[in-house]
Amino acid sequence: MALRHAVLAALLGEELSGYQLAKAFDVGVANFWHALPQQLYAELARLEKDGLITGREVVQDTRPNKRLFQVTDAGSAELEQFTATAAKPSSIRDDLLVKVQAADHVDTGQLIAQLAERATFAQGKIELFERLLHTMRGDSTEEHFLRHGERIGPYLTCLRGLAFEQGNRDWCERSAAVLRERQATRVGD
Amino acid sequence: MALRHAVLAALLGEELSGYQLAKAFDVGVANFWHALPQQLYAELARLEKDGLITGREVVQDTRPNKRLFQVTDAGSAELEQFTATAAKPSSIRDDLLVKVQAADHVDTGQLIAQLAERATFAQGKIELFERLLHTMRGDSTEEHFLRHGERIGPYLTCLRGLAFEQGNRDWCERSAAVLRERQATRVGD
DNA sequence: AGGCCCATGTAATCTGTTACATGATTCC
DNA sequence: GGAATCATGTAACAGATTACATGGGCCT
Repeated sequence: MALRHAVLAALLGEELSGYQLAKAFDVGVANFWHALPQQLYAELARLEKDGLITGREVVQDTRPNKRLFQVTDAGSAELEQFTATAAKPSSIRDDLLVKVQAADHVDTGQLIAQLAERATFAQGKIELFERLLHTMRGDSTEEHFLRHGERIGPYLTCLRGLAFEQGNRDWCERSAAVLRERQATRVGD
Repeated sequence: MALRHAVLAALLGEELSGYQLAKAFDVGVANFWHALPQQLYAELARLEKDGLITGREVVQDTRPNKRLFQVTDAGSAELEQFTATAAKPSSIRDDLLVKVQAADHVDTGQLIAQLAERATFAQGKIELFERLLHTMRGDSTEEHFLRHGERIGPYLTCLRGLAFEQGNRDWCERSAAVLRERQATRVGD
C-alpha cells in the first residue's frame, strides 16, 4: 500500500490534479515512484473517500474542468505513521538486466543496440533531473540549499533519481563496450 | 512476463532446483531480478508445461528429494526472441524514497534512523557482490575476465547490482547527514 | 485533416505478496 | 530442545498493466 503514501507525499507541497499527478508519476519524470494514470485516479478516489485528501473542482472554459487535491490533517498523520514503520529494501527488476544475464547465449548485436538505446534514454533523464534540481535550488549552491532551503525532500529524491540514471548510463556504456570488444576479438581469432 | 525470462536466464549456465532458484532470487542475492519462492515454483511449473524447461528428479536420502531444471532448445529460442523485443525502462519504486520525499513534513529522527539502516543493508550487499565478482573472475583481473571469460552475463549484471547498492549507500549517508545538520542548525537558531 | 494535449475514468487481466501447510535433518 | 536449512507447494488477496471509452481545443 505504498502508492497511497507516494501520492500523499507528492501532494504535500502543492495542490495537483489527477492529470498533473499522472505526469509526475510517469516514466519520464518519476524520480521516487512510478504509476500509471489509471492507478492514480483510482487511488485519488480511495484517498478522498477515506478523508486523507480533499478535492475541489476548478472550472475552466477552454479546457475540461479538473479537480485539485490537497492533503488533509488525517492524510498528514497517515504519512507520519507510514514513515515510522520499517521500509523493506527495494530491489532491481529490469528486463534489460535479464537480457544481459543471458548475454552469452543470445544475439549480441541486439543486446548492444538495446544497451545503447537505454544509455541514451538515461542521458535524457539525467539532463531532465539536472534541470529540475537547478530550478529547485534557484541561485543557491546545492550545499547552501540543502542546509537552509525550505523544502528539501523533493530535492533529495531527485538526487537519487539522478544518481540512478547515471548508474544506468555508465553501466550500459561499459557493458556495450565489453560486448563490442568481444565481437571484434572473436572475429580476429 | 519477464519473470519467465528471468528464470530461463538464471537456468542457462546451470541446472538448479526451485529451492536454489529461490535463494538466487531472494532479496539478499538477487542482482538482476527479485521474486519469492511461491512465484518461482509456479513459474517453473508453467515453464515445464510449456516445454521451455525440463526437470529431472534427484533422489536424496538425507534430504528431501528435489527436481533440477534445465533449459530446452525451445526455452533458448524463447529467450532469444525476448531479447529481440524492446525493453521498457525500469524505474525506481522504493518506500524509503517516498518517506524522504515527505522529509519536510515528518519526524526527522525516524527518517535518519531508516536511512542509516538502509545504508548498512546496502553495505552488506556491496560486500556480498564484491565476493561474488571475485569468485566469478577467479585470479584474472576484471579487464581480462571481461575480454576472455566464458560467461560474462552474470558478471555484468552483478556489476550493475554493485553500483546500484553503492548508489543507495552513498545517497542514504548523504541524506542522513543533511537531515542531521538541519536538526542541529534548527536547535542553534 | 491528423495528431497531440487536456482531463477523467471503467473493465479485464496479469503479476506479485501474504498467509498457510508439511516434514525430515543438521547445527548450537 | 529449539532454530535454521532443505524442499515443495496451495489459496486468498493486493497491486499493476493493458485495453477500451469519451470529447473539446490547439497546432501544423
